[in-house]
Amino acid sequence: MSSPVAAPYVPQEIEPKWQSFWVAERTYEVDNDDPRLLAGRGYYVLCMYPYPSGAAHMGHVRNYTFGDLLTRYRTMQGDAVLSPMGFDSFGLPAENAAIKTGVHPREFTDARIAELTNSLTRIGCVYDWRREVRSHNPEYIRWTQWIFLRMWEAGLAYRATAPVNWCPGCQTVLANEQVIDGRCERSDDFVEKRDLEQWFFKITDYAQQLLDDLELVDWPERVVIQQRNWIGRSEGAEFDMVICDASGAQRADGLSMRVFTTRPDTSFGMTFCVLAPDHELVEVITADEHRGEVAAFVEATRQMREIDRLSTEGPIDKRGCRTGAYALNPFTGQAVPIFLADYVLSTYGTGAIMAVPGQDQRDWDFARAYDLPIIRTVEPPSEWTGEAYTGEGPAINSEWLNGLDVAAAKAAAIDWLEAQGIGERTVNYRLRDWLLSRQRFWGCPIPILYCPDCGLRAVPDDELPVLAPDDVEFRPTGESPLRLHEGFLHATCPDCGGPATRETDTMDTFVDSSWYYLRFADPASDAPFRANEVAKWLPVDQYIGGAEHAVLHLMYARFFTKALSDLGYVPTDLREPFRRLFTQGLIRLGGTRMSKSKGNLVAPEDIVNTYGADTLRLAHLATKPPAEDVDWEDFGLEGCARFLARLWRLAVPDNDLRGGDRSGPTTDADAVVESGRHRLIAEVTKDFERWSYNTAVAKFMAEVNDLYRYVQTADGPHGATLDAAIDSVLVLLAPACPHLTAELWARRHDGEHVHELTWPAADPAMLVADHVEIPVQVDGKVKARLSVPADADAAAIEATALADERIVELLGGREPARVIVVPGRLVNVVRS
RNA sequence: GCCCGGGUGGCGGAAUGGCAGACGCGGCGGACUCAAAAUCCGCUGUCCGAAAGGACGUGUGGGUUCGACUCCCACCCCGGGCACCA
Repeated sequence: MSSPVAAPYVPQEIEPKWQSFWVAERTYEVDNDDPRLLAGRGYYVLCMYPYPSGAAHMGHVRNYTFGDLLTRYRTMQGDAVLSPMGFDSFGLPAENAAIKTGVHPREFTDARIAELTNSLTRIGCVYDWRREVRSHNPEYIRWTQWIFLRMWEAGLAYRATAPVNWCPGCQTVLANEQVIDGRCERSDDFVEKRDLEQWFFKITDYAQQLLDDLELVDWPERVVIQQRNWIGRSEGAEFDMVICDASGAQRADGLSMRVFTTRPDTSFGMTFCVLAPDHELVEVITADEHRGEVAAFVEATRQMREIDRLSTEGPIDKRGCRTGAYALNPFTGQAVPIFLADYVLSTYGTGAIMAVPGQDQRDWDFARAYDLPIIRTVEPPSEWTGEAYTGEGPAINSEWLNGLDVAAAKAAAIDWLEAQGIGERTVNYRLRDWLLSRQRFWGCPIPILYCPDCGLRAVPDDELPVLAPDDVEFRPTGESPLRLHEGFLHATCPDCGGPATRETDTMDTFVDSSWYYLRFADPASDAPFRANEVAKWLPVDQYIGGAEHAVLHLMYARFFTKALSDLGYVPTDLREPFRRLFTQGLIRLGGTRMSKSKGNLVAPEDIVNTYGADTLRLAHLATKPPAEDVDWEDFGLEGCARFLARLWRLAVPDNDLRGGDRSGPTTDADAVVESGRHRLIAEVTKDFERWSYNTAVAKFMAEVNDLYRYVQTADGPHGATLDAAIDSVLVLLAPACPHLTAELWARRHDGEHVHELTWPAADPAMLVADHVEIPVQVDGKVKARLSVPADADAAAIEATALADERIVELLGGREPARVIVVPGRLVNVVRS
């Protein structure tokens, strides 16, 4: 007699079948009038939309595995789950490829999108593809431009000059990435800083809200802190200082300069002032005998490469320059010299500072280099051996501030400045306005016209989108081909009908990604989105992406949401776009980050072809907590493949593990299996909720190990008990390994679909055993074990423990000093 | 320099005040096989011991507690982020 030959597990055969099924059956499409959504059971899962660079890499697989698991899990929980996908399809690589190969960026990009879409499907990820967006599609461009114009009308977009990287050889602006060690990556010329007209978004208007509203989101602490630091709020005071000569004599024009400080309490210790080299007063105040020196210093700073300017190394005496002018310290009436220094930035505060070397290490170093006096105004602790002291302490050498602590002295100093009418309390932010214009082709054109008579004019809404022409020549200059395209450049002024020229700059791709999550909620309308439809889904319930976007993308998207909310295009109470954020760890190989440029990629497709998508997905879940970085070398691929094959052999109909099933009444051993099944339901659910996928996988493996032992017991398994256990494993595993579970469920249940089932609930009664085994410690070390009724009280447990043979022996007839009983947990007998 | 993570067997990790090392990898042994692979079963922190058992053990040093990987203080090391922001 031969045992039946069960079908072997061949993922390559079953996976494509189910992938087609989910698309054909529209399993994961969801409408905005879905009854579950209208009943308050909507759930918006969003993975950061990818830049389409070709087939998926391991980082994508990790990201989208988490997203897909959540989509399928929440759906089984009964939610209407919005799970959209799109492509951040503008950007430099496509343009560089065009320059290199002549292939149009659109053609190149669409081909990469097809590859990426294909790999997403191949790893079993499901989306509502009807809602797909691509940044470079004309409809999307249209609405990006529309939003830009609304921002412009609201005064939130403006033009201003800003320093940019200029290559004199190529006669063009370079992106920061194209500047290598201060030289142009193409021509090798030294790159200069040039002031050019650029477009900005006024994100600084929202600095305080962007800071405050971090309270409203459930994000990783680390990301919140990074956002906070980036906004960089600092409180202090600004005040005016009268310019004078060395003797303290005021100038005829009565000129003064304004400084910003966070430490007005230390003003009595001010022994010099510093201006940024590009401060507007430099030219005016410089004394004649210092003009040559100052001009040379200003020019040198201008030419200095960013990397040097930001370096704290190098001799400090080369980093400053005397102006020969002085300023009156209003607190003391003393004249202090004014210096220039490259470390003072014109873009922060007032571009001018008072220097207090006693309380600031930079000022201390500078004072030492230029032989300037140092006066301490905060008493350091007696054991203090350092230089500048920035800590707490009573004010000294400060006349009427003496004895006050730092906070009180600050307040008193500011009150005094305000009373004198020369200054006031101020708040400064490190956050700068967002420079959004790029001198690039493959981006969203900025829909603005320049009319010689009417000035800046918006392209009328009914002429949107402004699309870049296809017949452009991609030159290896780094300059946008749009500027050289006569047909694009020349247009008609909408106001006077005269000739106008088009803006040829395009938008930063972060603009596209600042509103795509809104479009997903309402993708097909004759507006970018409608507030009432947005209100149904937003804020995103769970946003998933890489930690590298912790600052820029999230900050910009938050800004857009707030601005669009204020402008009435999204609901007024939608102040934050992403309620919960999860940032996944990086994937490394042999300790270094996987990247194309390092050539150390592991292609997911190869793994899928050999092991199957379910094994790869499971390995991503099993290896480590999802937030942590993970090395490909540590992936337990073999273990996961073995586990799935083991599960298949156990669950597939007509398998040769089964045969001697019992039926009829159940035994104690069966009850253990049944309660194990309920425990698995409870624990996996809990682990899924807290994103502890690695421990969930461990519990699946332990359960299958238990069931193997159960199948092989001498009496044989109770058939119904075993099948219930196997079914529970399949249902619980369905979000993680969708293909294998779908296939096995269909085979076991007459073509039913596991993903359409309701998520199971554990029976609480099945989770409590009637007896529990608890350890008995003596002086904190486990010496015995007791089996006691689960509901036994402390006194009963103590009595049982003290009667235990081994405990009696260890006590040697003495009374224990103390007995700690934690019912259901343990007993600790303390001897001394 | 500042901020944030993290240090647990041969390896990835589990345990968030209560049995340290779940689960996986690797290793060892057994079953099946002519044999091997695959598969199935078992063992596997270190040291002492034939065993029973004992001692030690979560980066280091202290502390709190009946009890600490877990909480507190100080320090060392690794990873990441920001970095002249007045």
